[in-house]
This record gives sequence, structure tokens and C-alpha cells, in this order.
Amino acid sequence: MADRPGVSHNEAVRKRVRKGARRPTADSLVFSFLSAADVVEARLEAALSPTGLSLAKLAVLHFLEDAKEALPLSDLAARQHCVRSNITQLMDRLEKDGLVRRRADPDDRRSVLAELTPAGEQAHAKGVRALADAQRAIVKALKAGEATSLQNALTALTS
Amino acid sequence: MADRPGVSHNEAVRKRVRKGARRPTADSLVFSFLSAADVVEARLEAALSPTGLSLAKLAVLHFLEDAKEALPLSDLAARQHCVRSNITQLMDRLEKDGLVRRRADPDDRRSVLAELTPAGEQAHAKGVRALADAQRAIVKALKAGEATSLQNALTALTS
DNA sequence: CGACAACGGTTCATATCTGAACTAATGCTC
DNA sequence: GAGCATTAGTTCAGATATGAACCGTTGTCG
Repeated sequence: MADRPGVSHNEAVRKRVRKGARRPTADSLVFSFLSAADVVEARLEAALSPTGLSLAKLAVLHFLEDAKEALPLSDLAARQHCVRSNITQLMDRLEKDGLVRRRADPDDRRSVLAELTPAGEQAHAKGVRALADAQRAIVKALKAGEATSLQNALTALTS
Repeated sequence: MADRPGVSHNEAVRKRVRKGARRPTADSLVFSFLSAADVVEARLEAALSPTGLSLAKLAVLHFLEDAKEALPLSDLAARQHCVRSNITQLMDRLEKDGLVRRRADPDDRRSVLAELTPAGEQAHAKGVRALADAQRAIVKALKAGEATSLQNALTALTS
């Protein structure tokens, strides 16, 4: 077997799902949940890949487009729910891609502002379109009732 | 805000969930799904962290314990659903932790076998216990019907 | 048998991510 | 206004992943 591209990574543990259990055990349910999430995430990532974007990169572009103005990197970290060092690196890659620019904040010399380049705006538009298509395709697999009950289960799980 | 530990990483994009939409839109459902998975995964990871294990490491230990014999690294990659280079590195770290050993395969000089050390067996036992507790706690948040309908939705999503 | 494809592992470059340590700038407080 | 905590960003080390390139080994086939 060649190195398959793939659904992948940590999905591993999750796949230990006993077949044929009628009332799902705690571990089978939890792991099939995580495994399903990996599958879904991989599909989004795959839908995005022709645009050269990842979910992480698109998120940054999206925040900037959404805000309609340059944002401090801390702000991006807060919106991304990640640590600042992650944004530093993401920005490095996005800047190398020519999709964003770093700019000094005139009002606070500690702060660095991120802004979209024209290329960044275009990439964002493409990315959003590709993503929306993929999301619709995914949700289409659910019957109406399933979508609602899934939503309820998600709320229960994270509350 | 200090760099909070946390739930984290790519959860970012997923959080763009419109509040108060009665019939969830495709993107809100998909992103709240991925976001919920991050929360759940973070809880498992947190439950495991006192044992010094990650989900990735525990999975490897689990496969070895389960097989009751040394396994070739390719085999681990297949079970983990990941590329072989990932296993090479995971094994390096596990070996540094003293939890597994690499051994030559007498029947195939290309192959390298992984086997548990006594410390690895103990770590596995602890890890499995911690994980099971966490899984039960997570599933307990679901009502009986919710668990079943969640399972159905997961099947529909990944089929 | 000898060429060559396929396999098993490693190595390297790269992408995400975290968290700790550091620097510079700002704000607060006595 | 000097001193100190806080904030913003970066840097570094390290975990987890992918995928390409590489090297022995094995197995197959003309």
C-alpha cells in the first residue's frame, strides 16, 4: 500500500469500533464521533485544496474580510481561539503566499496589523465558495430530522 | 488574556456559528460539528495528560497490547490510518519515553518490529482507564435517544 | 538467474498546533 | 515620573501530521 493521501491522522484510536453493538458503548460512540469529524474535516480540506488554502488560512482571510479593516494579530488569535505564536507563523506563511500584509499600528507601537492584499481577497472569495459547496454536500447526506437531532446532540456534548 | 490552554486549534473557523438560527444552515452545522469534536478530543487529551500519554501514543500502545505480539511498523501505520513516516517519528518518541522497543524481524530484514516494554504495558493500562472514564463522562451528557440518533447521523455523514 | 517492481523504513521539508521564554511598548500606581 | 505589571509579538523547542525522495530487501517473471 502506497502512502495514501487521506482521511487520516488521529483517526486511529477512533476506529476501534466494535461492529454490531446495538446499544453503542461509550468508547465506540466517542471514537466514531471523532472519526466522523476527521472525515468531514478532510472533505473540507480537500474541497479547499484546489484554491491552495487550508482551513486555518481561510479562517484568517475570512476574519479580515469580515472585519473590513486591518486587525491586530492578537485579535486574530482571539477569533481563531489559538495562541498568538500560532498566528505569527500562519501570518508568515500567508505573507509568503502574498495573501496578507503586516502593517504597523500607528496608535500602538506594540501592535502589528494584518490586512488582505488584492490576491488575498480573491483567494478568500474562491475559498468561501468552495467551502460552501462542500458543506452543502455534506449536510445533504442528512435527513431533515437528523440535522436537528445532530445539532441537539452537539449542544448536549459540549455544554 | 494569557495564552489559555485549551480547547483550541482549528476550532476557529468552526465557531462562526450564527446564533439563533432555528433551522441550522449548512455551515453552522458543519462547523459546530467540527468544533464539538475539538472539544471532545481536548477532553480526552486532558484526561490522558496526567499519564503523560497523548491519544496518538496511546493508540500505538493499544495496538501492541491488543495484538499480544510485536508488530511491524507498517502494520501500526495501517491500523493508525496514517503514513509510515509518522509512525517512525511516533516510535522515536515512544522509545525515548521507554514505552516501546524496536526489534529486528528475523523473517524479513526490511521490517522493524515494535514491542511494548513493561513500562509501556503499565502506561497502557493507566491510559486505558483514564480514557474510559473520560468517555463515560462525555457520553453521560447524552440522553438515551440522543446517543442513538447521534450514531445514525454519524453513519449518514460518513457513508 | 538477473532485471525490475514492490515493499518497509527512514529522512527531509513543510504545515499546524502548543506553551515557555524573551523583548519592546504601554498603562497604572504610588 | 519612576517602577512594575500587562500586553503584543516573536522565537524556540517539541508534538503531531503529510508527502516526496531515498535505500535496502524481497519477490517476481521472462
